[in-house]
Amino acid sequence: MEYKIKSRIWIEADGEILLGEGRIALLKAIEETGSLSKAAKALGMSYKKAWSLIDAVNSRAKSPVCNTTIGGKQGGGTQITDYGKTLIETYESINKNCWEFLDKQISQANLK
Amino acid sequence: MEYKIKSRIWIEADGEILLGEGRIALLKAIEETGSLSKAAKALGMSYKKAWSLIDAVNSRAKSPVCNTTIGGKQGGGTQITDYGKTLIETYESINKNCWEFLDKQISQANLK
DNA sequence: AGTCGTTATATTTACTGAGGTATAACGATA
DNA sequence: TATCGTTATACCTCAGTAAATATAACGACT
Repeated sequence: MEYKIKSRIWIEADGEILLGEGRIALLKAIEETGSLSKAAKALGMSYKKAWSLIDAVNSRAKSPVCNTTIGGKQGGGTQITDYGKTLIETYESINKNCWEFLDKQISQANLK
Repeated sequence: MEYKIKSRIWIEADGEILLGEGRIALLKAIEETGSLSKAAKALGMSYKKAWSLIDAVNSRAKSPVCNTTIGGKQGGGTQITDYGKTLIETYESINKNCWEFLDKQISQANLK
């Protein structure tokens, strides 16, 4: 059995977490479903937790990450902004690059 | 205020955590003090937690990371093996490289 | 006006993880 | 054989987090 190297990356603003793996997954689920409650359900997460995560993201991001509407025929919904989509893409790109970088590093280390 | 990128890396064996930041700090403290209890005290960690961390590391590493002696004039002690020192050096080296890599990545992303 | 599904929020409950305390075993030395 | 500081382990308590529950507000549509 070989050793494997794992990583978690996150982006901070003002010393507080802006985006991590869980928040990215939530944003992507919102993007797909158009709804915070549906996204929470899809991820097996309570609505309350999902809401507080999104609230934290919006309060720390330099621009809004999503727009919400309340009421109406469908009850309302949540849409990811273009800025939010940029953040998602940036995070995922860096994350992927990081994994590849670390895999190279650990293979060079060649631990017995 | 600019966004900052942070990371945590860890090494897994058999799908379980072998070494992370906290365990590395503990191993280094043991290396300096020659004692698990002193290392725990130096890190503000309970002896029990320190012991269980070291126990997990030793049970998952391919070779022992430390040797312990019980009893004797000084009561006993814990020494880091050469293999343990190699693991510490490898982890810290990769971790440092990872930080530098990520700093480059986030500066290239240039998020507004 | 009534319905409906959503956002938004407070309150309460449950549970896991961390810490505290206690105690036994150990063995070189005096 | 008594001492001493350490390793090793069990047990109980407590806090902080996560989950469950409840409720209000909203607004397009019928």
